[in-house]
Formats: sequence, structure tokens, C-alpha cells
Amino acid sequence: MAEPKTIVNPLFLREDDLRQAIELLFFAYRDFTARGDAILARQQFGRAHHRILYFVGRYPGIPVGDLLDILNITKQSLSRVLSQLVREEFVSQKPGTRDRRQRLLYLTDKGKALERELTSEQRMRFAAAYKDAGAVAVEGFRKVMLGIMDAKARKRFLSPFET
Amino acid sequence: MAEPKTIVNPLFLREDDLRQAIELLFFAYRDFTARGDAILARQQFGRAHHRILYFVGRYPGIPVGDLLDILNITKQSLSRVLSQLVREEFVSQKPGTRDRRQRLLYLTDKGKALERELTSEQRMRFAAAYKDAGAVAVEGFRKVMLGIMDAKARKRFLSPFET
DNA sequence: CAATTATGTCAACACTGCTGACATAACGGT
DNA sequence: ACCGTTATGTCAGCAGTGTTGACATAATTG
Repeated sequence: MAEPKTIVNPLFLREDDLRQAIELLFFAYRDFTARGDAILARQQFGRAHHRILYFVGRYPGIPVGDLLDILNITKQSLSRVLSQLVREEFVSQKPGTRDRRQRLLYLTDKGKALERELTSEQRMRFAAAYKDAGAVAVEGFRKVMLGIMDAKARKRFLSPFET
Repeated sequence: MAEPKTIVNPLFLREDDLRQAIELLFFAYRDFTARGDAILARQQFGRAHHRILYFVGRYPGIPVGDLLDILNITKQSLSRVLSQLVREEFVSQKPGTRDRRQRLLYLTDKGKALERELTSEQRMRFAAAYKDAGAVAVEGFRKVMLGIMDAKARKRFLSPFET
């Protein structure tokens, strides 16, 4: 029943699909981040704090420079937020052994607790969505998202990872 | 070959899938919005301007209140950005006919041009990603994104739409 | 030893969201 | 006709986050 339309005007449908895609991503991201933002607001933190907690938790001992690459922000932007997290003992620093200029980042227990609180809601959201959508859909989601991100990020994503 | 692991510790794998899902969404959104942000910076605009241009273009004649519902922000936040767009003639306003309190919003030609410039890159991104991923993957992406967004947004998305 | 690298800091600016308070005009019902 | 509600707008202040530019320190490297 989409047949005739497709034949008559394939371009219109295509445009409509793309518009819908943009909106799917927009609304999903909007709602995906909303709850976390509310939790963060309690301690005068923002989404940037969550991102740092997340990736430091993901790669314990990550050097500052690698974190900058992941977040794609300037060191000044990172520094403001990271120093807060260090000062308030959510994140700890340790000089690198190989290269003592580096400051390797770790979550403290306090940081782990907050990270867990923030991320668990997001995990539950995906768990529910994945369950409803099914394995085939999940694989499709994965493919499309990889296609949307820049080649550099896609590469890092697909490689065994290095940090 | 994933079999033994799945049997031994299904929960670990599941956690890993969820973590990956979060990162897929994060990196895809980050890169999806980056180019547009750069274009907007030219005229001292930000992502908020794009969102307004996008949804006014999508629903010509949309009243301010409906736009607020879509964006999920306060009228004060919207007002600052919207007034700029009106003042600089990217958006025009017209009193509603049914309800003359309403200000119905439309893109001017200038607004249409900017919106097109901003959104076309995003459409191309999805066009490429959709093409690479294939129709089945696209349907999967759609399902997962609908599952991630709040019920309210999902409902609006699936209904024939009303504005 | 000199150049480079990893990291940090101070300062200023811009965008975007929030809350609170107040204002105007139109709608709707009694 | 009047009054409460609704749609919209505006002023003001605060907080978070990103940017650029400039400068500083310590460690690595050739």
C-alpha cells in the first residue's frame, strides 16, 4: 500500500523518512538525558559532570588528554568541571608511571556511587527498549548509529579499544 | 563462541550491551549536531535557534505553546531565542484566527534558507547511514528510538499528528 | 640543552536553561 | 458586562557549558 506512492514520488517519501529520523534522534536524546539532568541539578552539577564520571568509570586510569579526545571539548572546558569533581572527591588523580606528566583519572567510591545512580536509569531505559524491540532491531539500531557518527568515532568504537 | 560466556555470565554481557548502547547514542548525537553548531556560530546563533527553525518549518503556523511542548523548555528560554529570530526576520508571526491570543509562527524565506542549510547536512548523514545499514536496520533503529523516548513523545510520534 | 608535550589556570564572552515576578490581551462562562 | 483563565511576552538574575587567548609548570625527547 506504500507501493503507488513510492512509484509516483519516491523522493517525497525519502525526505519524510529523513525528517522522521532526525526527530527520532532528537526526542530520544532529549528524554534520555532529562532524568539525569534532574539528579545532577541536586548538587549543582550538569551534564558535563556526568560525561566525565561516565568515561572515567568506563576507562579507569584514563589520562586527561584521552578524555579530551572522547568529549571533543577544550581543556579549559574540561578543567573547570573536572577540578570540581576532584575537589569534591568524586574523581581522584594519580601521576602516570610511564609518563609522569600525565594525570590518570579514577572514580572514588563517592564518584562510583553517583555514576551508578546517573547511569542506571539510562541503562534501564535501554534495557526496556531493547527488550521491546528485539535482537534484530538492536542490531539495526547499532548499524544506524555507527553510520551517523564520524569515521573517527566509528573506528574507535569498532576496534578492540586501546586506552 | 559467545555461547559459553552467555551461559556462565549472561548479566555481564547484558551490562556491556547497555553500556555500548549509551555510547552509541552519545557519539552519534555529538557528531550529528557538530556541523550545525559550527554553521550557527557564524551568526551568533546556537542549537536552540536551529531547533526552533526546524520545528517551525515542520509545522508552519504552529502556535508558541505547541512549540514549547515540543521543545520542553520554559517560555522564557524560548522567548529569548525566538524574539531574536523574529527580530532578524528568520521567523514571522501572525495572530491566530480561531484564537487571536495565539501567535502563529512561520519561516520567512530567509528562515527557510537557513533551516535548509542546517538540516540538509543532517539529512545527508541519515541518508548515508540508512543506505549503508539497510531497510531492516532502519526499522530496528526506529523501534529502539521510540522505546527510548518518553511515552508522551512516542504517542505524538505515532499518532497521525494534530497541530 | 632546546623543543615539544601534558596539563593547568585566569579571564572574558556567548549560548541556553531555570526561577520569580509582573503585564497585556483575548477567551469563556456566568 | 464581569471575572477567572489562558496565551504570550518581558525584565532580571543565576548557573552550567562551551569558546578563545594568554601564560605557566613539569616532564619527555631528540
